[in-house]
Amino acid sequence: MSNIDDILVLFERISRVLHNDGHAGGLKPTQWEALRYFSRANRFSRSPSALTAYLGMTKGTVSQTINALNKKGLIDKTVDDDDRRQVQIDLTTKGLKLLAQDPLESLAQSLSKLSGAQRQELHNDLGDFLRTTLRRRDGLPFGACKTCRYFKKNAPDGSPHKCGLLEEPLSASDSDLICVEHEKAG
Amino acid sequence: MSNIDDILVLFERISRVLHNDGHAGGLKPTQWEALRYFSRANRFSRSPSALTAYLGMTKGTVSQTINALNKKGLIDKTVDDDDRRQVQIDLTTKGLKLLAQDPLESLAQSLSKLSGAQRQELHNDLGDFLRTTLRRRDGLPFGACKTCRYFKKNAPDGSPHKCGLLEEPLSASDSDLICVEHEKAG
DNA sequence: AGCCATAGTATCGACTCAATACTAAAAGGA
DNA sequence: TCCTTTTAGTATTGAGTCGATACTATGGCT
Repeated sequence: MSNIDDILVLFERISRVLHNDGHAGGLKPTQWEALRYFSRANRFSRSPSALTAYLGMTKGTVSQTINALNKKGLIDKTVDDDDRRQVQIDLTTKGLKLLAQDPLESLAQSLSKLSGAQRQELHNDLGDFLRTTLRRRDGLPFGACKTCRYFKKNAPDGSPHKCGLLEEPLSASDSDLICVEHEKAG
Repeated sequence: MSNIDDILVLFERISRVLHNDGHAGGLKPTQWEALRYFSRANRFSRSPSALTAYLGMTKGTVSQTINALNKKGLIDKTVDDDDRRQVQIDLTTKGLKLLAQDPLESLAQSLSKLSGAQRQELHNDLGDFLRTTLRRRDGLPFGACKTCRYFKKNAPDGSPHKCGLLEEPLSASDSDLICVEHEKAG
């Protein structure tokens, strides 16, 4: 018998391990999450407000975290010229280099000890669980751009991919990254 | 194909949800973890040092967390008479009552949306993953007393269960709880 | 122009967390 | 028995988290 509370305890304890690991490299767990996010987000999503939605925290807190990363020289902030309220965040070379020492990767070894079948199960089951959970609390899924219902693949004539929601052309790399506006294709 | 990094991202995002939920009821995530721990630990394990091992933090930090819970009236601290260095922690009635509003339970609903097979898989796979991970970093497993190699079941003559390591009698409830000294039965 | 929504910053207070330094009690050896 | 070491826990400091609140600046809308 597989008790639901037992699974919750496993989640709790695994979360604690991740959290403890997050104190490496002079950063805090939340700072690693932010750094990772900006490395995986497409150009519509590299903003403080998108990170706020991703982390589910208040914008004040996120502002401080971004400030801390900025002071450490790991990210650059650029005011958007079209809408001067918005700020574009980009990893610096230093930020990219630090990401290569991401402490989360140390868990990859434990995962590689599992069988392929187990990894497949985990991928599916954790994915289902996360999606259900986010839906229950109106969280955004932040899926990969190219799996979005608004994604318009490039035509054979050589025109680029496009986002049907924002009416913007998409580079190949942007379409591989995650997006705030993501809605699962029907 | 099930990419290991994808699973790590799922862990990261689920951990964030747990963490955010942990700000309910006037407590902080770590305080909830401590409160939960003391409700699930047997009498050899309800001490600051055992919680330190469980959470994998430094004893200074744990001391502060315990102090915070004490100030809130959720736990009692008692100096051990046999060894006056040690402190026994027990939940107060108020602590037990608060535990009934544990925010972690809100995730039980998402888990119940999964199929029984998926829950079974999660239970097994997460358990394997956690055990492997803890072993890699010399963390203690904190299993249930009655599954320990030192657990000695009561004899038919009515004598109580016993811990073969500490040479102490075990009540029925103590044997169901988790223990710092736990080593898996061979 | 006037109003409201949106994007982000600033500050406060309680707390986390590692690091360091400390006290007190037990254990163990010469 | 004295003395040293180990164990259990506390106290303090400094950087950061985090929600709450209040604020500024920009853009949209009528």
